[in-house]
Amino acid sequence: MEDRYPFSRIEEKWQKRWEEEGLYIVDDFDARPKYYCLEMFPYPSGKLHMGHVRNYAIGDVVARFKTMRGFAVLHPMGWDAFGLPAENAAIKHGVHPRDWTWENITFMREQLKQLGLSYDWRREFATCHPGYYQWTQWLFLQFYRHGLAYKKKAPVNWCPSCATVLANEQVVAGACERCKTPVTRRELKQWFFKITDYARRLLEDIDKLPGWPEKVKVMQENWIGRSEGALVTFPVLDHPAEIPVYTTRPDTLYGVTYMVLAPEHPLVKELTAPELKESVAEFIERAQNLSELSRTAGDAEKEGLFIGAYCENRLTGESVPVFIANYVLMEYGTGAVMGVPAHDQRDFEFARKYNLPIKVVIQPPGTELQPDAMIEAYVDEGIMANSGPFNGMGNIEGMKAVTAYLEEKGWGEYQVTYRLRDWLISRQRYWGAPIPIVYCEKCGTLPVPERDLPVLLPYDVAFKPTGESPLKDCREFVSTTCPSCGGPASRETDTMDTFICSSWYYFRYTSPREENAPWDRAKVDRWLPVDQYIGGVEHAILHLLYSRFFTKFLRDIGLVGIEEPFTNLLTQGMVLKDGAKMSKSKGNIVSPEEIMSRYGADTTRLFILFAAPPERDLEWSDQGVEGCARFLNRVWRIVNAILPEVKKAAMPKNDLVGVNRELRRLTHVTIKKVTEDIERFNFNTAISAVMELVNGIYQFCDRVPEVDRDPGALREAAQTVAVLLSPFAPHISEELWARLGYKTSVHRQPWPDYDPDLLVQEKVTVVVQINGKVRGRIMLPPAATPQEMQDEALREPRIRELLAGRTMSKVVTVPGRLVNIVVK
RNA sequence: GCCGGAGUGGCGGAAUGGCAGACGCACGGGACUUAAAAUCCCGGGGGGCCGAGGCCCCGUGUGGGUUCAACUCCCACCUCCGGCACCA
Repeated sequence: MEDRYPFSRIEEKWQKRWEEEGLYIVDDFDARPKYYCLEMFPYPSGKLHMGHVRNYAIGDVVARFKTMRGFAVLHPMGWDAFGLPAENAAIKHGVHPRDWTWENITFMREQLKQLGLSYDWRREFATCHPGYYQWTQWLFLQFYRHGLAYKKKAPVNWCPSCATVLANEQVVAGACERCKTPVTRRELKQWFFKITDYARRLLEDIDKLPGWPEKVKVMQENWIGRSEGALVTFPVLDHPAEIPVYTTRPDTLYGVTYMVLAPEHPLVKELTAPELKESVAEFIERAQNLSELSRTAGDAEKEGLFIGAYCENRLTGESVPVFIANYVLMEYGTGAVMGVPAHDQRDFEFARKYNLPIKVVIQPPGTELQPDAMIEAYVDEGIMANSGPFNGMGNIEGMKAVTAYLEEKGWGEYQVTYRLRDWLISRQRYWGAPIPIVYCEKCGTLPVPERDLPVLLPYDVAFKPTGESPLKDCREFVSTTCPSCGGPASRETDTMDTFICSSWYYFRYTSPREENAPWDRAKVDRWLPVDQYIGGVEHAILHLLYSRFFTKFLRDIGLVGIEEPFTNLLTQGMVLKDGAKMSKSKGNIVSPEEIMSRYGADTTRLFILFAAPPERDLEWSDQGVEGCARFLNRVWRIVNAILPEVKKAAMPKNDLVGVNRELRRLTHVTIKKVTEDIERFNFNTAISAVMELVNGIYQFCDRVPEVDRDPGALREAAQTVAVLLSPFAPHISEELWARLGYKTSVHRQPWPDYDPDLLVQEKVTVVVQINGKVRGRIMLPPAATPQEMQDEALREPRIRELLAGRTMSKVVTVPGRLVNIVVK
């Protein structure tokens, strides 16, 4: 008898057999109810890290469990294959991004297979394949056609050292991720997706996602950032212009004492007094050289400059000075802010710094604020004052009343504003899907006709960090003919943000080889939405928001029938070592390769599922892994040891008593517990329950002489271990299942049911409390009535002793659990 | 600052308002062994009493509260982690 589980032989054997049998292939129109289990697909960075292992181990448990519960489970895997690291590798090591990417895919696919994950590999694809990005481009055209893809000049992040633009996610704490140089801003013409058109629905429909973690929903809400207020116009004195301002506090309009424009506000030039032009221009230049990030950092000093103009507050008829200031953002609202120092902390600080008047228009209940005595703005509720007809009104009510008044006078209107900005999708990069647009001198900007897709990425390109797309230097790519007039034209050389590729991939798995459309509608209707989506919380905003946006748009144009793509979302925690996220710089990386070669896939998976619940961060422990390996060996030894005894045994009868019945009870209690725990994603406690069952089998074998053992009960226990363990440790389970004499895969078994009759204990321990403190224990049949429980408790000598001379005022009983005697 | 999440043994973690610490790690004891490893069995929150069978007190970040009963619910606060952050 082998003493240690020969994992490498067995894992290889079953992986080969599963593949030959097509165990994980699922047909699109399988008669069983559908279940779409999806894990976020990886970027092919080189090799798997523990975060991947965790993500895919979790998904695999769900997929296997749902399969055993009778669902047709779609469980696919692919590659988010476009992106910057490939291009950086090209610059650094002289490898072509395409070759680099495909090599990595080949390697990582092999690693995933070694983990024994239940993917239908026929559905695999990579987003960098023309068969995929053709449809990414096609989808771009749909956005373009519907006016949701447009080009405008916008400030972007720029690294002066690398001479390139950077994606927002490559800017870490205001500096270039690669060379740490502070990032500046540059105005460039860029492509955008008009996600702001969907702000309202993206926000409101968060309510339709009960299966998402609260945390993620809140993050999305904050990101979209809805606020209600009023748009108010302020006429400029001695000038025809009006300054529109957005405010969430129309109730404070009577307290406006100045006005501030963003430095890049279009009116600034016109309104600046001639004698101030020079200093204003200087101020603007300084502000522009700062990145938006450092300009808006919370601790940045507020700086402003009077530009020599005044505008009128129509409500009061007063004129107020116009400033420009670094803290006003052109991108939010109207790029202009009214200053109410008494009731806004920023305005208060600004007013104090520049000696602007402070006018109190909201008085706190019970007291009266004196502007000169104030040390901070008063931002809470109160009664309106110095506000003409609104004096004495509560300010909450005042917000509505003032807005209505503005609308009546034609000076302003109610408005909802979102913080969400349009999605900048163009990248001056090579390794992405080319934007399918052509520029013709005669005909202007034109979409590439659908029949001409894909716009292929050329292979021979020089990767120099010039700040412009490497495609610009590729003449064969750039020069083309105009789809309208047939004359010479040039292609757009920017590529798309890779987040676009990953915003629709979950549709593609349903029909990965479809050539005439991005997907087969019937198959999308069959499988979508994704029933369970699993991935890291770092995608809580970007990827998940973009995917929701895509789905809503696709529904609007009739390409899919669903409103939300992911019904349930599980965000797994990070894998830590020594309390910190694993990283090269910290040198605390544990490689999956090494762990798998030493312990095998089952142990690796088991540990990562056992060490913490999925949502929480997981602290890596080499000793913990050792413990899981020990456990699987323990399972291996006991099942093999009892094989001769149980191999021929039939299932146990229902009339067992004593230890044999106790063993059956444990088996069925475990089935119940594991089933419920998996459903709630409490994999760690599910595994601990199986451990308890295994411990129970050991004790049974240790204490009960063989003649007294019921082989059926023992067999049932052993095979239950194999079945319950199969989603977590698929290889060892399969091997033991086969050794128990079964010819079909354990993974094709229906999930076991428990017998409720077997859960019942003959006697249960009932705790006896006096005033809530445990003072004794009694054994009773579980069905004992409260009266019986109380009587039995009061028969206990120790309890009588403690109660002597005291008056019982009340007895609380919980059937099968406790008796609490309350005394005075 | 705002919004989330979390604070439980030496460690990872468990507990529909009902015996706090399941399960695992580490540790200690025993069995097996010439010995070690491996394995199997047993014991471990802290403190105290003891007639050795047990018994008592304290204990889930802090302070209050609700309740027969609170890790669990409510109020206030502290610490850590994550997200957003001059959003008008």
